[in-house]
Amino acid sequence: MPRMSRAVTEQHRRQVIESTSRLIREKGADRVTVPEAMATAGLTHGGFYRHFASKDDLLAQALAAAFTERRAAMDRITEEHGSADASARTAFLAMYLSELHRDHPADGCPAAAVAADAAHAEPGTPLRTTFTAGLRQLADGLRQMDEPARDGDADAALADLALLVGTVLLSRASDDEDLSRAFLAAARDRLAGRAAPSPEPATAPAPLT
Amino acid sequence: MPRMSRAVTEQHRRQVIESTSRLIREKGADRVTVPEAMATAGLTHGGFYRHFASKDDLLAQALAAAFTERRAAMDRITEEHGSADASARTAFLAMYLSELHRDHPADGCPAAAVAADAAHAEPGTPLRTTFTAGLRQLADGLRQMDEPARDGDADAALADLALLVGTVLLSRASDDEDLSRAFLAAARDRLAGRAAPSPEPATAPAPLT
DNA sequence: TGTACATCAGTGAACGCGCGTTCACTGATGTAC
DNA sequence: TGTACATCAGTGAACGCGCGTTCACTGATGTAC
Repeated sequence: MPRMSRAVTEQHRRQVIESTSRLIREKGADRVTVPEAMATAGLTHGGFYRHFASKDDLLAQALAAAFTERRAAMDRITEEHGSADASARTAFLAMYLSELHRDHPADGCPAAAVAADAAHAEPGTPLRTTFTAGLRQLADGLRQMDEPARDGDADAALADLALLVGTVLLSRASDDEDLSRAFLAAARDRLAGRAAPSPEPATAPAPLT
Repeated sequence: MPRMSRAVTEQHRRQVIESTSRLIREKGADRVTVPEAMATAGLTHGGFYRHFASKDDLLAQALAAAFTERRAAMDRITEEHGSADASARTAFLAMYLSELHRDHPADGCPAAAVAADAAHAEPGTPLRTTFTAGLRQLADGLRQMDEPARDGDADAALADLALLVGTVLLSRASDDEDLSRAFLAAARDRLAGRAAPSPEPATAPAPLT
């Protein structure tokens, strides 16, 4: 295959980023290989460096894309439910803590999927700074949905985010369906506050995308 | 070096497991290499398979050791403070959500450090089943410390554990000291309940070990 | 609009590297008598 | 207690493999005139 048109080339670049954005959420950032990422656009690995400066460069771009996509989805929920409407938060939490989200990391939250990779990346690394910026995007999205100020909570949105991420991670790591579901249920009940416990809905909520 | 005595051999085996237990918490389970693990006992990689069936075998044993060690530390706290004493829980939470714990993963909780690896391991894998058993150990340890039954919480200990793990993970991944500290502070305040907010103590609490 | 040519997207082979695992070998340890 | 020998813990070289990255090459695309 010789030279491609600029339009096609650009399409390839976007395709590789988008696929990698899913791959890093499914397998973790450093389990993704260059040949694998290129293959998702029907390309061989040889042409990789015409698109990206390095593998790290691609990973960072893919991670940024994942966070941007998720934040946009959060904003969509907020808009649909009206700003400062508690139902937006409820809908978001139900989705995040669903079995659907647990079972489809590739379509899910990058904070849960890439946290360990970011923690192991050196400070100042593209992956790590991108992750940090992404965390802020998600925390801001949560604040939009939040009830106006809770007592004694330094930053309720950060605690919510940590609970969400920890719950999805542990429910994915549990090699026992009952324990896995128990993590999701416990977080749902915790975040529902003093209101009645909310069981997993019979019909799973629609994915964010 | 020719054959070693049985006592020395056994000491080597234990040394490798113990060092690997720290390595997997510091770097993640699959960033640890066989030569690296053997080198911690002053050995070369060639003799590895006289001690372990495979790399996965070692990783699972090292993970089990990490969980056992942590659970023992939790029991020690419970005993020191007396059973069903709220101060045991407070002491444990302060330690878990400290900057000391965040900054020393090798001495820290394997649930936070290895969750991503366990989530990516195939069901039934030694690493994954060991991780699941470890989660149960920690959750039981938390229940020991817990106040007697909270309302509307399916399993308060599981929600607590998820919040702890998520918080430490995100505070480790944050490439910004302020944000990192904010995660720890938010979780501390959340778990302190409706009581007064508890700032990071000036003197960091002693490590569990 | 047509022609001549430089550009460059993609290919496939190659590189150096580190990995998990295997294996022939060594010689002190452990055991049988 | 002493001797003869089998056992086996550890060594270091080797294996096949897949990785990230480089590079010479191809030929349609894009551009200058």
